[in-house]
Amino acid sequence: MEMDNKIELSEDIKEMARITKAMGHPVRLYILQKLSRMNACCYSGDLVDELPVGRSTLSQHLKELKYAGLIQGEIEPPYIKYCLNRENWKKAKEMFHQLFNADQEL
Amino acid sequence: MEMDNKIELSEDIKEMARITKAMGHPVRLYILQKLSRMNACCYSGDLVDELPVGRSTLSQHLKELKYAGLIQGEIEPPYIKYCLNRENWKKAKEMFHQLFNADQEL
DNA sequence: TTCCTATTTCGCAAAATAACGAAATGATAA
DNA sequence: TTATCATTTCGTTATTTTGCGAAATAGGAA
Repeated sequence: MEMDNKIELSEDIKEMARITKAMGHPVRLYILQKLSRMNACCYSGDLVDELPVGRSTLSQHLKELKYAGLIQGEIEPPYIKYCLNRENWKKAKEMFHQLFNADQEL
Repeated sequence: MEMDNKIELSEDIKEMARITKAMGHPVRLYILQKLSRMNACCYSGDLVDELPVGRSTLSQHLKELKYAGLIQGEIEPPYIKYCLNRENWKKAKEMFHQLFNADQEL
């Protein structure tokens, strides 16, 4: 016994897990939801006014979303304008679509 | 200054974050992916053979998915058969659909 | 230059997560 | 009863995450 059928988890699934993990926090989800509505963008200052976290905490969350590729920031002194990274957003959308519709594919 | 426009994050978004968080790990995503294909169910023993984690670790992951409502286990001595919780899976699917298609709604 | 203003980085503490092996559980088989 | 089998829970450790306030940064205005 103790056969080695162990697999290495694929890069695809690791990548999706990274993205999903980045989405798995109420504050970050709120930001993504807000940005995905229309082609809205927003400033850190707007978000810190409405969200129940401090500036530095919010900055961390934005950093994580940026690192995961879900958003991007354009410097627009003295602000930074954050928008969805539409390309990666579309990729994420497709990943989730595949996951949730796997039972309907032949 | 220092207006109190702070919102409380909605239960909806917190709930979605809980679910998303539960999905945000490669092992858990692998399990969900596997279960969502066809009406497949599986046993902890099958999974531990293929996944690069120990039995107790796998058990924890299954517990988390169960707690998040994404899977359910039926006792089938001496095994436990794990299947998707189709009802909640559908809810999750709709949540993600809304998030990713928010820009296309009127 | 010096002074704002928006935002990020740093340094820290508390809490949560991930992983393991050993021990416990619960059900069946001998 | 005792043994066996699949699985979970316990106890522990290492790491990551979340959050904050203070300090640093970078750009424009005075």
